[in-house]
Amino acid sequence: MAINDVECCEACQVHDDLVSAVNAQMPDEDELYDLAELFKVFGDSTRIRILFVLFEAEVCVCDLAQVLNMTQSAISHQLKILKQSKLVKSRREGKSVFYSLADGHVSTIIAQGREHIEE
Amino acid sequence: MAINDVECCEACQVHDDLVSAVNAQMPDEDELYDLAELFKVFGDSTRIRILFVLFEAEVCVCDLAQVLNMTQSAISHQLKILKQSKLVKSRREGKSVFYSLADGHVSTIIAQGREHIEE
DNA sequence: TAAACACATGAACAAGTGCTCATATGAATG
DNA sequence: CATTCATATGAGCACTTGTTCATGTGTTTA
Repeated sequence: MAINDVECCEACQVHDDLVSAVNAQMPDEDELYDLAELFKVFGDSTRIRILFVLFEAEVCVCDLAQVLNMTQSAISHQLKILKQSKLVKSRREGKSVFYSLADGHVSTIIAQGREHIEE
Repeated sequence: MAINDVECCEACQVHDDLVSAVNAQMPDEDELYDLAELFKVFGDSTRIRILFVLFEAEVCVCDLAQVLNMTQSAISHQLKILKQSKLVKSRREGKSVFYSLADGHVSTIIAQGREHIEE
């Protein structure tokens, strides 16, 4: 047993090579935090429904509220979260603000999620 | 303006074709709920850290607790959530229980998430 | 079979989340 | 410039979540 092996249970113990491998691959604390924050954004069905609408078209806030049958305020709050995560972008046109998807990762992530749950 | 267009703001309004397209592509309520539940599981840095360890090796619960410097109870609670989502699977060997990744979607989803935040 | 070990689980509490309601902001219109 | 329209935002509240602590369950060993 190597010097740096950490005590654990009897049968199994944390070996040097595992610790090294984990430390080498594990993102730093900030990236782990950001990753979790990103997936939290996907972890709400209202925001997912918004993203599915944006898969089809660029729409304004009241369109979203109408299609999803929710209040303008609720939609606006969620759009703010989606925008902070850079999942959507916005464009003002007169009184209206139009929202659309920011990049392709959104659809990939959701597609993988759908694949997973359909098993 | 078609009969089924829904009133909204003046400049923009929900058109029939958008409503049709959205309704055609939008998953049903149950799938949306399941999708959100799945992403919620990724939305916690403790669970993400567990997954990163499992990328390297199959490990027992006390290994995880040691490597991540957390209590066995906290890890066990999170493993239960990961298992309910079918992201990890377990195998008993004597007194120990070994956990490993359940399928390849996990790494794909996390990889896409990392790509997104590194922009 | 009694004790020890590895893990699971229930209760409880602080911290976080999503909605509603009221109100503020920014742009167009008269 | 006052009003209206479309959207954004802050406060508040019910609900959820992750951890700790105590205890239960299942397996091995003396």
